[in-house]
Amino acid sequence: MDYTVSGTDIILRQPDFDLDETLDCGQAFRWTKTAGDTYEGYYLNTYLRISAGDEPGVFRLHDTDEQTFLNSWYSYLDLSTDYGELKRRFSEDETLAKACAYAGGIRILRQDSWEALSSFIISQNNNIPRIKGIIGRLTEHYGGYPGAEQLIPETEESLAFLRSGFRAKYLVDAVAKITSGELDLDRIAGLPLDEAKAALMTIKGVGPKVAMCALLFGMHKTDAFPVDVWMKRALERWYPNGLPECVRGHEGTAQQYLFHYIRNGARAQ
DNA sequence: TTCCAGGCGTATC
DNA sequence: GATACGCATGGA
Repeated sequence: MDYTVSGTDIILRQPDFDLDETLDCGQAFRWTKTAGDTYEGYYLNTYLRISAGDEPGVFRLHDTDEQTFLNSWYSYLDLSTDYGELKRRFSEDETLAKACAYAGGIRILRQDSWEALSSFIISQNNNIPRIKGIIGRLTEHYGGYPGAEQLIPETEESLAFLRSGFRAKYLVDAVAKITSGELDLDRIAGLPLDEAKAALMTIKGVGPKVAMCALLFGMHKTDAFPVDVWMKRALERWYPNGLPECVRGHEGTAQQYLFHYIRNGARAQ
């Protein structure tokens, strides 16, 4: 990875990165494809327009500056992690080798913990376009992604404008537990995986899968392994006896390659 | 019309 | 602990 400043843009060179595979793969819900090679979205409430450059592995971050890049996007895009090395390790496994080859530009975004937790509460028993719709109505209503504190006045009834169905009461419970201090996401981020998962699961509507997504995408616990309907299929098909040794410590990262592969790439044999 | 979606709470055994 | 079922909403 390296970067250069070009006027009001940052030019990023990162071969293990693809905009579609990272920004539109079901881990974050606030990125919009605004042109064939361009996405617009946010980390917290910092806006970015990013496009793929003329040559592979080169990207342009528009209208930003070096400080914002180093303070926000370097971390958000997980640029300190060597995905080439991870893919080499994963590729000891035959299926993961195919998954990494199929979508080698996947990265695990380092999202805000509250945004990830609340987004994945909304995600349950739901589909990605509708999840984006609900989160779009939430951010439009609040003029940005609302923190838990901002949501204190909301009730299940007042959140009806989201059209999030039975999930509204789960959001209300998450807001209550976090803003009361009963749960502290920064503290949870420092706990061992099992304890962190158990703490999150005290929230109504947070089960094993939502907890793991919050830990993986919102607290960058790369050993968190969310199992949804797609991963159930992947495990039954490829790993009936468990995950291979080569993913240890990075189960969540491997999960993202497998998730994308079984949803989009792997054809039934 | 019916089925399904990055699941979970509840009841029941 | 496992299994069955309902759940809001909307796209396919």
